[in-house]
Amino acid sequence: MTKNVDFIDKLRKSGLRPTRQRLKICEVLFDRENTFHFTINDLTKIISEKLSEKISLATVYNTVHAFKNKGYLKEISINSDKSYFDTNTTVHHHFFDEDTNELIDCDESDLEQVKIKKNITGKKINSVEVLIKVASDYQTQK
Amino acid sequence: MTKNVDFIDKLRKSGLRPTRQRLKICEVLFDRENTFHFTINDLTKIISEKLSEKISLATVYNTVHAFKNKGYLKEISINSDKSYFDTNTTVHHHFFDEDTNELIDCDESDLEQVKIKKNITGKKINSVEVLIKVASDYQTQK
DNA sequence: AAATACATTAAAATCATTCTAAACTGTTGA
DNA sequence: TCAACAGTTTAGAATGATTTTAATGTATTT
Repeated sequence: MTKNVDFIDKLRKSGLRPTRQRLKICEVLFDRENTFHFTINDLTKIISEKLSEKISLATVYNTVHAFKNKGYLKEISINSDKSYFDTNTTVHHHFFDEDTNELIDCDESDLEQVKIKKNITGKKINSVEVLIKVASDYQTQK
Repeated sequence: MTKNVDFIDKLRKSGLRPTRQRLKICEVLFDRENTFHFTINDLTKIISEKLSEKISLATVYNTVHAFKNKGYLKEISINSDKSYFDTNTTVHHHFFDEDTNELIDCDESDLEQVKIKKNITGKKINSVEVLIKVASDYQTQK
């Protein structure tokens, strides 16, 4: 289990004071074995249901954005009405299951490395994201 | 210049009757040399400013979605408060300029082909999209 | 412990998008 | 041609994610 001390450290490094609410958010986000993909709504639901804790939406938004800006969370480029975040901040790509609206990490063996041969002049590359949209075989293509 | 007949054809094939409003939308979308990247807001602005035509937002949304469903427009996966569309419906990828919020088509020479080695069992791949986020060299990374 | 700066909160505001229901128009078939 | 129908347009309301506000509360510093 990740220690409380680590959460406090993560919060401080993100420029945030370690408050009760933020520590709860950390617990949900970072105290887990595997990558966690979520929307703000998912996160808020988990906090209220599993932790029986009531945290205001504004606080959840603020904290998640601070972590994103610091690089402790990654925001996934998927066009949707909601924003998706990922606790896996390494360079990696995603499958998006259009049947379930679920994101799944690609691992290295799924995809050959993406090679960019030419970039826009005067710009630097901030990120390269591959999104593979999949759906059940029998479904009509969107 | 693309002919009106073509627009009528596109509309009919999308299951839409060719009305004055929809033909105006076609004019803005398809009567051009190069790829056009836009948000609904961009499109509506062009229609009202350049064509001095007032088309209700609902109509713009309906028509754009019908074209998207038919495959005459592509929706780009970029996480943003707005949806981006592209008149280039071939398989291709994008740069996204974070300074200007502008999408730029990659051409073949920019990027090596993306090879997917393993897919999710029981699913078929609907699309593969690469998004390369760029920004001015001197800017802080988001 | 007081003073300060930062946090939390509920509620309001914002903004893209979708829905609604009434008025309008293209299409079809007699 | 014209009535009747089906599909359209529209303004405005509704929705839903996200952001802002401003009042109250809490961590931090001295």
